[in-house]
Amino acid sequence: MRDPRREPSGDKPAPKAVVGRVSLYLRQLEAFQAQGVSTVSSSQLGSALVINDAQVRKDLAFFGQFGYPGIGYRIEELIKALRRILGIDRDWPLALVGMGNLGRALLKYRGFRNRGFRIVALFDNDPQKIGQDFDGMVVRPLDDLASAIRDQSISLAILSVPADTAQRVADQLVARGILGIFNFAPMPLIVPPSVSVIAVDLSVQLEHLAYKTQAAQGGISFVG
Amino acid sequence: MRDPRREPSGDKPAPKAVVGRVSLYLRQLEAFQAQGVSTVSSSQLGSALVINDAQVRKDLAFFGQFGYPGIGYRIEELIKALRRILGIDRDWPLALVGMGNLGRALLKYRGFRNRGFRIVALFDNDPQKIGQDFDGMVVRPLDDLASAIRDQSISLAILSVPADTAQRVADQLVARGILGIFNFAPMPLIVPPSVSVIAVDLSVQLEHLAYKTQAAQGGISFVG
DNA sequence: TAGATTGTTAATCGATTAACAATC
DNA sequence: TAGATTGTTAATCGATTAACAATC
Repeated sequence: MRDPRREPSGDKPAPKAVVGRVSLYLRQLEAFQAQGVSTVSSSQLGSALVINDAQVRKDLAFFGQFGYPGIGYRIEELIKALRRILGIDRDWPLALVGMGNLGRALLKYRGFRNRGFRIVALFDNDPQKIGQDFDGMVVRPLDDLASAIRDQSISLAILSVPADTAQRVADQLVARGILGIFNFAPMPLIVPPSVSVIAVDLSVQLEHLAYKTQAAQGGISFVG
Repeated sequence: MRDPRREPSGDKPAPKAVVGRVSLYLRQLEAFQAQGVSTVSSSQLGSALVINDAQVRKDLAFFGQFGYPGIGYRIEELIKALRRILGIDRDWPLALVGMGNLGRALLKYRGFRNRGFRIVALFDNDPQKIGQDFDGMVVRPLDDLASAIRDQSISLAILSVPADTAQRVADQLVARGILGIFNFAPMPLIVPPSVSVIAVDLSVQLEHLAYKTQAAQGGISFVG
């Protein structure tokens, strides 16, 4: 009577690293599917992404039993399941807050739209920017957030404001009912536990590249 | 005779997580310095960044002995040391490869220039883009890479091309002598071990935010 | 059936935190 | 000196990998 495709119901939150890899699995599965493949083993999926096969099985098993012993994973079925698990089996309307260079670029960036993330409202507090039109959307002041969140069912915001205003703006977002913040400001945000934050710190990452590159070149020659 | 400010000479590469945090420490130290503070303890530095004090000490100790028991860390001295360790005690000229929306945004992004990363050459293979002027720089074809790398002492490249050409372009970068790649293409790059890569996968991160937000909202209601 | 591959337990590895003697 | 704080060792925690019975 056991359904081998069962997903668990009593969910602990998945470790950060697991979720990141599941996103990669999904993308790779979609690539396999586009090539007309209908089944993969954990070792095939893993080697395409340079990930250990046991890790692939363990990551997937975290969310349920999706595989068929002796066969592997049915791609179509697994894609469907992973999209649901990640919460991208539906559209996410986004607010874009901060219309500087980075904000304007993110607005045009294709990578998000492809995966169901649609920017539907623009905000900035600079009077110079308010009223300007981008992509058919008018930039509004942050005071309009509450109504936009309500009227357009927005639950996520991209935050691309300068570091010194990031926390203040985040507080406003939280107060107006935003549930998740994609933070590009080089600042750790403090938010209530009910609100999710993912931070993308480009300077930190570029500094990491400088470190690795320097280390690869015979390293830092310290005095011993 | 021991110099308590010694840095070690036989260096293992630091763990990824350590390097990321060191970048954060440096930024926080600069903020403290701007406030006129001249000394911090590991617990002051840690609490500003929500990081355990033992972790702060251990991370710093990985690179040498910088602290003064009973006193803490002298900010000016530590900033200098960390900048050197990260390899940002000098300028890094960058090539920007791929002048799509994201590439053009990164060109304008202030966060990099502030930290010594200067984009000094633009590349794209789209004939429509070649010859166009951005910020006083002309977009060149990838064939010009070798001479630019040589003439402008470029060792790092930002790669902002579509996924389907990313590996091919990366191969060219490597062949022309690039030592580090900041990869924005949603693709794991395969490069020789002498070349460093840091990947920023915006879609994966946004999917993570969707997952967390959904999970925080009573989670995914699976069938048990 | 024989071969392949899963899900999971046990073993390993690495990272974080606690505790404290040494130091200023 | 007494108080503060480091660097480091030991304890804990979590994540990755190996191994294998169960399954198709």
